[in-house]
Amino acid sequence: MGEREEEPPLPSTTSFSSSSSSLPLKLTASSSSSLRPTITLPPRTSMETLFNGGGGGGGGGGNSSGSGLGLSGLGFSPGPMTLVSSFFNDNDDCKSFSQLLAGAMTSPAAQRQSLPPPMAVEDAGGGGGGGKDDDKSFSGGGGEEEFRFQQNRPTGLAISPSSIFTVPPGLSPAGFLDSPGQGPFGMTHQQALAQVTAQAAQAHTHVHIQADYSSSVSAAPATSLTQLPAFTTTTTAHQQVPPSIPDSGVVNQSSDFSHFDQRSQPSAFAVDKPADDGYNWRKYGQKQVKGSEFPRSYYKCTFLGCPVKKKVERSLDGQVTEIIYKGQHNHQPPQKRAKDTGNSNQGNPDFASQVQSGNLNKLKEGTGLYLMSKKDQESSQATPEHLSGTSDSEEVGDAETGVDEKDEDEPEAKRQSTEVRVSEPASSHRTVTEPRIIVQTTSEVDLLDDGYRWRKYGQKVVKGNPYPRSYYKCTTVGCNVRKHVERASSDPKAVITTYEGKHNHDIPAAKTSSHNTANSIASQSKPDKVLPEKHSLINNMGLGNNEQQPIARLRLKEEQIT
DNA sequence: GAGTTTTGACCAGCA
DNA sequence: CTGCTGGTCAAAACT
Repeated sequence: MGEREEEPPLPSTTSFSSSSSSLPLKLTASSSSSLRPTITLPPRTSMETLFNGGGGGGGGGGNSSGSGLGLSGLGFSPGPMTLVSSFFNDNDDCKSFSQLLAGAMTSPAAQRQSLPPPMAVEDAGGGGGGGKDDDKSFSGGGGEEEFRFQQNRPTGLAISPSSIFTVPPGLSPAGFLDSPGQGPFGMTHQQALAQVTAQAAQAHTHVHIQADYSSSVSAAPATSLTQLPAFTTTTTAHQQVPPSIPDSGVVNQSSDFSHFDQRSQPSAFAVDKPADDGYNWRKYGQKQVKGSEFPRSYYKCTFLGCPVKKKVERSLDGQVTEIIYKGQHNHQPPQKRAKDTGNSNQGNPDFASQVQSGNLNKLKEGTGLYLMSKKDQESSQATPEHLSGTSDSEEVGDAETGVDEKDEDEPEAKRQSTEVRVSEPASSHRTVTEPRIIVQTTSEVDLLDDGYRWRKYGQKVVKGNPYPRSYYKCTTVGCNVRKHVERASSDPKAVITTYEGKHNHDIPAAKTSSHNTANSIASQSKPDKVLPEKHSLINNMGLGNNEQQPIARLRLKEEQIT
């Protein structure tokens, strides 16, 4: 399967302790092109990635670096089958990942129990798995990397609800939701991210995703809780999201990490394959770059005549620290054939294919990413506003959740080059900038009852979506958690909620268990397959709301709007 | 057998 | 011109 490959891998390990801000991945997309719509992707937590993770890595045909998204893409990183199998019930021993997935889809609860914990998203696509993986592991087969990645993952990965999800004009959330074949809500965070990434690449935009990790992050022991950085991506506008985004909802994953071997395997995660971004990549070189402690791998799009290249830097433990896309795809992402059964639910052929392919890889990066484009900063084009379609240049800078200092420092020439960069500095400290609020609006209770009290502080109309995007802040004094709620253009009931930051307090008494609430809400919405799982996962992990929560979590769900 | 990965070597740009 | 660095090539090995 190699088709969908890379996505920006999530940091394999992160510490929970770190606040969302600490680990945010910044994804900035800037393109030389005049249009620089910024797409902010919701940060993905490793958890998410796990959930959404690659589809099956199986993919990649063989070795194609990016292509195989096996299960890992789905978030189940199917590492070595053996291990994976262990996670599953013995009874399920022979089940393919797809089967498992199908089962999960059918019965989320069951899935939770049987499915392995969400894996980190390594390149799902990466094909890493390549054919072998498929054989050995799930049908989708993530590569071993993924598997390893999982092992590295702290059991306690909490998925915190903090993430920023900004969709560029071309990639409006609505688009994701509306993607053909999928229900409006079929797309998961990872999926969205993956698409964004791919799109960015296509648009030959320059996307820079960087994850700010506390120093501890990279070294986070398996046992430590993992904090997922918020993930945001900015990409140039005109890119359109491929209609088929894998429905991560399907990916529901069991939250029970206990199944995983907590033993830390630092190096396990290492994978050269780029995250699955929907394209097939061939590695043509690797080099130790000065100034970087990690080797840089060079990939070319295998599509005949496609000039797109990407550079991927991975830490010793396999975590992707940076992904830089260069060039624009002159073709559509390879369609993966839906493999395995199970995914029928997706209804979206692409979805299945992507899932399997591991399209979600980027998402698997898991780490929350704050997406911002430096270029954007420099040029308002890339700003979120563009995404929203607004013309305010002001928002541009602020909109960026994080600023990549490096990028800023980069020579103009480089910055203008069309490339997408996704980086997750394992050890670098970056300051995450809060997104700027554009429109002040009346306060109101959050539409989504997640147990916390929210005050609406902003609203914005995103291009391509008749419904405004709303911004909420936790009303608790001293709590900086924010969340963005966006309705799908196609269906007002569909809502994408992204969280940023972590609550430093308990859920208000009035509203007990946010998770429960959320779950209930989720349950109400059929489309939202993922959310419930995530919550459950969190619960299982024992992460309290107060616990440090992963920075970014994307929720695609159908909201009951009264 | 085809495609991908690995890896040392080569080349070009820059200071 | 030299040295450094990043990017690419290409043969061998691997899947």
